[in-house]
Amino acid sequence: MATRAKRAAKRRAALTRERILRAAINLADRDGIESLSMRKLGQKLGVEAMSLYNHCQNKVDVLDGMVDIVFGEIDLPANGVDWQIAMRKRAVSARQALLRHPWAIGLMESRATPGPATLRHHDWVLGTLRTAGFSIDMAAHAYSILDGYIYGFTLTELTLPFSNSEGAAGVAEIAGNILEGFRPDEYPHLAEMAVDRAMKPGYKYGDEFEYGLDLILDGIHRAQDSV
Amino acid sequence: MATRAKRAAKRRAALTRERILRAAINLADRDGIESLSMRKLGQKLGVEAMSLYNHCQNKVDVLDGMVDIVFGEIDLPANGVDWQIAMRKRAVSARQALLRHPWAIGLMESRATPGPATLRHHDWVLGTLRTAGFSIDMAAHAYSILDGYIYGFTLTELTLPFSNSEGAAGVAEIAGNILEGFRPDEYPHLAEMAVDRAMKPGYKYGDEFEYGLDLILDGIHRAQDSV
DNA sequence: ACCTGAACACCGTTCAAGT
DNA sequence: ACCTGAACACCGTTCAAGT
Repeated sequence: MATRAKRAAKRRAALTRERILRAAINLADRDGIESLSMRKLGQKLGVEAMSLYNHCQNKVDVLDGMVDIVFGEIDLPANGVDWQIAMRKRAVSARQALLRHPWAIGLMESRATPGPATLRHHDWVLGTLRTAGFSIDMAAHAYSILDGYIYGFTLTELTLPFSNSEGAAGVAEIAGNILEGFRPDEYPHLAEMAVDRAMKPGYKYGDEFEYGLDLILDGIHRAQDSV
Repeated sequence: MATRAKRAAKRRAALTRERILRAAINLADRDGIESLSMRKLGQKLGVEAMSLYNHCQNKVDVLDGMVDIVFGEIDLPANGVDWQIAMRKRAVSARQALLRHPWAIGLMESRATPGPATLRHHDWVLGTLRTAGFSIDMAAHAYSILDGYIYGFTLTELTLPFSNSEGAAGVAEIAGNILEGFRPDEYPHLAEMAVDRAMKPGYKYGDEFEYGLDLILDGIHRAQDSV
């Protein structure tokens, strides 16, 4: 069995932190973060779980690395663009990255040490605002509102029971949820909203994102001008 | 030992779903959600872990119940108040509840079935806006922006490495984080922000919350007027 | 009706032993 | 230098047995 192990080792690429993190992201995307274990991760890479500890400190380190990769997937428009357009593009790309990796937001809450892609991202946002003439205080305000909105909206979107369903199947599912979940007279406004919007074919909660984003960008623009 | 068990059973109050959820919240507040286990929860209540399954379906059910209790802790001002004041009060109270229970936001992402307090909360928000004359579409917009901001801001606040520190100790800690974490010339705008704001004594990131909240409420007010 | 002990199929992580 | 097997101290949950 020594020969069998050797052959297996030859067949597979060398284990690296990078490969481990990629595999972990794939597993989490497919099966959910709660079912990601060091043992399954090793198995996916054709290796015993214990081998992972030669390349990552522990599971927390793996989770930190995964979050940093998600940050790295967010597009940061080239310098020189109007700040409002740049912030808008970044916000849209951030939401998409967070939807691709639904486990990421939940993980952020407990990450203590931001990785290099995370730091680069934040530095880019602040730099774009400062270059556009924002004061330090105003840049902090804008940064805090925008990031709050992006994370919070996407979190809400991911939490909705029907976020990913579309078309007829989605409508049926929504109707089912509503009728099962609560009596309409107990929550009349929720029922009204569900019937008039959520159950309309073609409705997607995600479409709300850009309305709020533009309202916020407009508010920041207004506050910035009045300084 | 039959007598010993009986005596212990007499000494403690009857096990109920309510008592289990309260104990779970206390444990999660104190030790973090990741260390909450059915075994420790049982121990805290003077009972074997298996007894919990007589009152809760499983651990997911316990987590659902915990989140619903947090929603129940958010103050909903009495009817008849100006919508802007009502939304402001609710937002402030929601942030406070989420800060009291730092594990709640991370949990929301994966909750499939909202509890009664959660439904009542959402119904109240929509009702307040509709009563104030918001169209269904505009109520949906407002609701989505506000909740996005509240969750997202608080999530960011909880993620910050120095969120809870204050005064001299806080400043020292921040300075340490900055000097260790990254070279200032690598992330110049982050460094600038840290030195000019975060390291100033008395700085609290949470103070940003109301600035953004008012900017958003103002934007909603403006959009509502222009309809 | 409620509680429990034993058991099952899992975890993350350490460490000495292998190559 | 990297990988592994065995071991330790944990998990959530089922189930038959107790009261």
